[in-house]
Amino acid sequence: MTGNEARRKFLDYFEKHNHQVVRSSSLVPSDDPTLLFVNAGMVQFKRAFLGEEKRGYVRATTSQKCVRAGGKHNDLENVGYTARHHTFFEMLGNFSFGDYFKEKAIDFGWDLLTNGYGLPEDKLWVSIYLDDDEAHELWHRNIGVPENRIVRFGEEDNFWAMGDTGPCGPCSEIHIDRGEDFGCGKPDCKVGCDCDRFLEIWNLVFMQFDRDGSGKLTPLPKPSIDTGLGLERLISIIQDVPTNYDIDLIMPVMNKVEDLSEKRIGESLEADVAIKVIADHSRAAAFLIGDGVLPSNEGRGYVLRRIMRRAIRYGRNIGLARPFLHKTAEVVFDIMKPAYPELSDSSTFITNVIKNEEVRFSETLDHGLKILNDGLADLRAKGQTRVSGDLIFKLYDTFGFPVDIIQDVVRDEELSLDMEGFDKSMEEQRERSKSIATFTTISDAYKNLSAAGVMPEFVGYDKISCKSKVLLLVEDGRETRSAAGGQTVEVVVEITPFYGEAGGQAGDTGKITGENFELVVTDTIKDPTGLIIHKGKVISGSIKKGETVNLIVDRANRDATECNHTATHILHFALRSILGDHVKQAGSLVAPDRLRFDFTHFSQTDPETLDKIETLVNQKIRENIPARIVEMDAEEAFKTDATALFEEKYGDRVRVVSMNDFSKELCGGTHTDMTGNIGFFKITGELSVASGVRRIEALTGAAAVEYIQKNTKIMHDSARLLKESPETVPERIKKILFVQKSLEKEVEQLKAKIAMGSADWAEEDIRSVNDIKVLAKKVTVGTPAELRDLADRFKEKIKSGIVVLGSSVDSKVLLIVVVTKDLTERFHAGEIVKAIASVVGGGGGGRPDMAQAGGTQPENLDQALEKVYEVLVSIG
RNA sequence: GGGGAUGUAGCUCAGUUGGGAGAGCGCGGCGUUCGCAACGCCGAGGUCGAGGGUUCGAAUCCCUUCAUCUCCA
Repeated sequence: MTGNEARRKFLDYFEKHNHQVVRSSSLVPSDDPTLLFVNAGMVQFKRAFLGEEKRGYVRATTSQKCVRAGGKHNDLENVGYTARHHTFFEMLGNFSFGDYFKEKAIDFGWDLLTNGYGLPEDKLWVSIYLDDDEAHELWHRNIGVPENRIVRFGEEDNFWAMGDTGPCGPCSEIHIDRGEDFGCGKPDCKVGCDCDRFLEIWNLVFMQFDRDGSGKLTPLPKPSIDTGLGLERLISIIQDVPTNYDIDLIMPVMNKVEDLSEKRIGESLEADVAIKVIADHSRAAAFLIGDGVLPSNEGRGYVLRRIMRRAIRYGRNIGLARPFLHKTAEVVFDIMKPAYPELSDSSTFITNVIKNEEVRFSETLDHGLKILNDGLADLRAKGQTRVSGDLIFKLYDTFGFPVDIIQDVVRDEELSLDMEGFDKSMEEQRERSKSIATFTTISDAYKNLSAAGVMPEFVGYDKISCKSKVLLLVEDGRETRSAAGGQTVEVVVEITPFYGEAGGQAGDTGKITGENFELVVTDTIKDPTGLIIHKGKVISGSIKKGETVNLIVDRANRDATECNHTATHILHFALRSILGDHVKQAGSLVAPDRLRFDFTHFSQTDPETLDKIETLVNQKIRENIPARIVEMDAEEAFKTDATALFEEKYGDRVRVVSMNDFSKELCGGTHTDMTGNIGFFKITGELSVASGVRRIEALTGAAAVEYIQKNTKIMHDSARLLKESPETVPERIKKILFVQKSLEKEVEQLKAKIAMGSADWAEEDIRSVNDIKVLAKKVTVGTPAELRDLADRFKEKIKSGIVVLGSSVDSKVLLIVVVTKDLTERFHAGEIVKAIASVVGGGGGGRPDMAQAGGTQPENLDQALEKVYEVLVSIG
């Protein structure tokens, strides 16, 4: 049985038993900021288990993409050294939301493993939680597992909890005994041993309690089931291979590494580790990038970067110096195509991202190597042989230079590394960065509502006003019964025409009125469970919970937003057709007054190409194409080639917006019905938002026309000032700039000449102090730079001596003292200038041969210059 | 979320207690040469990331902010 078949068999089995087959969610959790990556099958059902969200089914099954790297579950450092650790893996699971419980879950599990996958019954073991006698009964009596193959484990192994509080319960695991050959050989080797003989295959979680803050367990009214079966592990058993890496979903990637490196598996421990690391990390990188994560210096992107760099580092160990990771990732696309076709659809993009990162990393290495060598040269100069922990830490912490490469470099030299010092610095770093995780908590007022299964209906696709009943009023996060004039409140109603901000489209504005109140809605938002919340201010009367009200959306705003939204879809199409298929939406903002579209692309788009894109969009607008919207099952929609977004979480029913055959996107937003309504589309900007992501800003309709008018006016005004026609303005400006430049130069030269002139006048001003020629003179200059030039002229003239110049500019004083080189031993210009600057209320300083100062009392300038001689006498 | 580092010419980077914005490579011109490489001479190119402050004076000190790199969580 192939790996792909094994996955299929699991889903088919549960589908046959009335489970809804749900698509794997994105690796990026859509509504859980506490979680870096999806790391278990139940993540996408979390809110369903907590009772915060109602789904259209009570049984589900998935094959979920998971990543464990970074955060609490971090397997990164183990990968390569063990048989079963991965950063990326797939988790099979079946789920019951208050439907079936222990008995059925156990039946399903046993039946599928023995009859479905044909695993030998007599090799299967079962573990249960200490006091879970119910599970014991079910396994022993119903299934017939002999008592000596049922073991009881404590809280650590067989009790599961989502967090410190909330749903939790005992769990039960099915293990397989692979025989003594796989064992550690210790006499006490049994289920639960760390070795590879007894493998835990399937974990069945019986969610039956709610744990409160004090640790007290209360039985849940409707217990649930959450199970997890690691796909790679299952396949390794079915295919009877020693490790997860030997299965047909991973082996081909390792073979590719062998080809590229010309090293074989089994050749050496070093090669084995490297090959496994690269294979695993290729899978993780391919899937993460496929789900829209890009290498970056923070958050998820940073974890991805670390995974990729780890692979590159191990590649170097087996002689892979040139970029290779994008080649091994390509193998992943092919293997995974049956289950994840979207991966090979984005293959160009993914390989591009990887290649880019490979180049970047080599730059980081070069830079670090340079600093390391500088540090080592310094060390040698001092005759030391120990590289300080500080330097190692600085290289690692600040420049990202891997410690093992430092060891490589130092190995050949007679040097040692202070690793203790390094560890100490690392520990300090960890202490420093301890911080409190931020939780986004939904106010309890809302939680109760969605937990009760109340879900306001959005009717705004067809109409912009309706009557409805007020379900909830919230003020400052607390539920209230009524709100009067002047108060800002949040309102939830049964049905609403107001669109709550989602999918980049801004929330609606408008009015809510009742018999004796009026409320202005300034924004409408959607909370993670889908609750539509109107935010607004009561401007007269008072609104009460339970009363029937009129909801009216601001028409003009909504129309403008719809045009912008439809234009966004057309823009998406235009970008793909002109820039290429690698373009993927990476975010968007659709407001009434503007639109913004972020997409994956590597280079800046030149103005000519932007014009082409703009032209294509406008062409589609003029064709006046109807925007058709069809509602259908999500699964059905995914089967068509409709564009779905990375991070978006879709419900079971989705809307598909299409325009002719050129655009088809899953979209919950509102759209204008004919593209002609958009009128006109104008790109106003193109910029970078992150590496590999560009942003286009644009306007439509009236806003676009206004923009053009404003710019045309600016251009005409400029042309009028220049007395040129708009076409010749750039040429004219070029000429003006050229003339300007040459004039500036001429001024420079003339000034120099004038300065030369005043230098001529200097002879009789020279006095002698202790046989040193001294020139102290008041001059007229505009800037400190001119003063310096002038002083240089005098210096040349005087050959040997001291020049002091002063000038008053804008009610301030400028002073300069120049000492010719032969006298700097005796006189320091800085000291002289300091002494005389005090007379004009300032300070100064500089080098021994040249110093400048300033002051705020021009009236004392003459006095200051007079003081020079005095000062020189005292020094000399 | 918490640290560290960097931002100066097209590129790679210097710039030392605040006091003349520099080098190398690249680019343009001229010279040498049959021509090229090499060399010599001359030259263009800078809002010193942005904004504020301190100061007579800020690339340099302080604050804010943006971007990039990097470590930790």
